[in-house]
Amino acid sequence: MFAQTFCQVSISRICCVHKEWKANLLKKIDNYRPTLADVAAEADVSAMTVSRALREPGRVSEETRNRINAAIEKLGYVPDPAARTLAAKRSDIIGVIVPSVTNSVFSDVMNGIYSVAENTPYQIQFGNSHYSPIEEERLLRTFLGQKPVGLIVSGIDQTPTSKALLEKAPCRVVQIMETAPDPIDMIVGFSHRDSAVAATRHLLDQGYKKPGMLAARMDPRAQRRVEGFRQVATERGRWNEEAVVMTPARSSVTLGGHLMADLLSKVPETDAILCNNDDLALGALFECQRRGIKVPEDMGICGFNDLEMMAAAYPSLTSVRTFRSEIGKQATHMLLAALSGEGPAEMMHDVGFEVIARQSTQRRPG
Amino acid sequence: MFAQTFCQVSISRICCVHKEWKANLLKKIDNYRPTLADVAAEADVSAMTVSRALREPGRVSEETRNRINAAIEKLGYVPDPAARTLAAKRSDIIGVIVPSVTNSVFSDVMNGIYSVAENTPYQIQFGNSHYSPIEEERLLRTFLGQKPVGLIVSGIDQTPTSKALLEKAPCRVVQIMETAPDPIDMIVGFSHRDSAVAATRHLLDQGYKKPGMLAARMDPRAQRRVEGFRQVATERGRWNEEAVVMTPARSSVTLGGHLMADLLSKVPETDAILCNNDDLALGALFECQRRGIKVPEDMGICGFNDLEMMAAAYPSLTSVRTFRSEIGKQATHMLLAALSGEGPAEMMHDVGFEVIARQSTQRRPG
DNA sequence: TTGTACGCGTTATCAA
DNA sequence: TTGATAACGCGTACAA
Repeated sequence: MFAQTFCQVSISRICCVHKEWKANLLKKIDNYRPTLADVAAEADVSAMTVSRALREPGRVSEETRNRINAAIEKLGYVPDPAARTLAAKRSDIIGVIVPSVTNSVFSDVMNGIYSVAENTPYQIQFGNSHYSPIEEERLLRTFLGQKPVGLIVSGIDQTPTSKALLEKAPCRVVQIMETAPDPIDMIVGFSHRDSAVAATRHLLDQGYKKPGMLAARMDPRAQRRVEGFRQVATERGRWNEEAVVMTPARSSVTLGGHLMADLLSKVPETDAILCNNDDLALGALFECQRRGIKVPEDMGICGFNDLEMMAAAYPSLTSVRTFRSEIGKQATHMLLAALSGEGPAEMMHDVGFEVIARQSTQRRPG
Repeated sequence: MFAQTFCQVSISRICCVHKEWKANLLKKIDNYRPTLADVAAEADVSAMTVSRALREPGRVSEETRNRINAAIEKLGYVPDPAARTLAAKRSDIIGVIVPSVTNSVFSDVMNGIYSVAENTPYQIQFGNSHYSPIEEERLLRTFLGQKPVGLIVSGIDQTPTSKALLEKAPCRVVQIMETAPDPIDMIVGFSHRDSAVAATRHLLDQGYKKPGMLAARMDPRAQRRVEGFRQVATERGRWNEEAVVMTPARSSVTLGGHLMADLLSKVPETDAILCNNDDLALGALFECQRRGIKVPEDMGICGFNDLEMMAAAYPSLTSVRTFRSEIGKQATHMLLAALSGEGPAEMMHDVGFEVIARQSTQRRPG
């Protein structure tokens, strides 16, 4: 059933490569890097003027600036970030802490951050907290040691120590992914509770009577979404604790199928589910197909995040669209604005969300 | 059809936050960081000894070492990486260049890299080349400016300039994702051509007669996979140029549906497809369901990478499993081994692949 | 507009 | 085993 293939790497090849590498090492020794002083000598000015030409071109006469640029070009000068950081007492690093790098939600956020930071003199440095506040605290200390110009951290549930570190950090801080009345400095995100509220209302408005919820990776945001579901279900008299299936396990399509099966065994009359994310929703859909349960007639399915695949599925899947890339972009823009001195236009930004209704919750023929 | 909700942020709230922030700024001023000298004074030794105690504990007597550690603890000393880098003339940064941070293939690789680098003194710095060799070259220069201890770059198709930079770089280099007879230094990956060969053979062995291929984001690796498909199809007399639908566009589930539709309009008799990745395969499956084409009876589908969802789909989807996380881990291990001086056991490592046969290519019952 | 003196916090070298 | 001294390459403060 399985076919496996490996390429053979011959021993002789390895030896050969090794010999070549030694030769390379010798070449690497003449790796002299020109310094500011070298450029200065070449351009016949002082090192200070070169430094200025680089950072405040306006304060250097055009003629000398041209000479300097020519010298830089000729020597192939590249500034030494370490020396700069040491002298200036602050680096051009923007530290970013996310709970996961594989979760596509955060990939999108990271992408957004990169896209606006890319054309600035700032460097992005990522840290992966693995959803652990303790890890986050450790990362924070590491980052702080690098004298960053700014910090972007995920969520609002930092440990007290982390909060304290962030509050007295000598740099600007942006919290992302959520909204909160009391941000440490700046914040951009949306209300997870409200978005679940809107999604649950959508399900009930479509005529489903026995809604359930599937949730995994119960981080603070997932919990707030469950809260939103509970609120609406309770308000409308549709609350059934049994119909909420949660697990701290990592979310996945496979898990979505398992949770769906779980739910059906506990509450067979369930006719709609709100999933904590799109992977679970897709898994639930497959499980329904496997069991011959018709979607959306017998089971309404709503996901969360609106990943690209949701629109392409058959039936297409309803989801709550979140603006992940936008969060990353906005956070970085706010930070840059704050750094530029003009101060950001706002300290808090809500990027909102949208319930995107598709076939999977279209109970009433439309 | 759509519901949209925004949270209101009151103006008064903003002002309030702004005032608080000013107060914080004042606090931030007393942000004194103890230095080596401070620790030295506290422990009543010289700065040099403290520095040694940190990096080569064995060369400091146990008694002084204890005094020093106590002082470090008491003062909350954190080494300054910039100063260290400047003095040592090399940083503890490992630069990593990937073509995309949202593509889950590279997320997995990044995760693997992190997982082994996390407990070392080295810092991972990512760069996103956006599949552009020019961007890659630019990133390379930036990284090189940081005097990294090691570089991990994706693929083997660097520009000549990039290759030259890497060859004379004063640090170790690991190329990842592919195999090649002439790596710059070290390399870990697998043969994309061979993996496509194995997958295509699987399709034909299952009894499919008119195989086609769907491919997007035609990067060098995608092209090599198409090559593998062509080779086997030709060998077995099943080659039809029309049946290969390619596009340089970014891959997605939606695109998979479109490409499938394209293929069916060009070559309606197609009875199996090899997809360049799993997103395309999933989209193709949905497209078949939409059209009432039975999988695997009327259409065999094989994806590439074996993302988690493939096993959970209905019908479950055949795919070529690739060891992405493993590539990241191995690359980092090789680098660490090389840095530790003992030299890596091997300069090239092939992580292989596996064709995971599932329902979607099970033409013959059994 | 340009330059001088000095310090940033650490490590390498050599000596004790 | 420990310490003194001199870099490392650049930016700040001030002066010219």
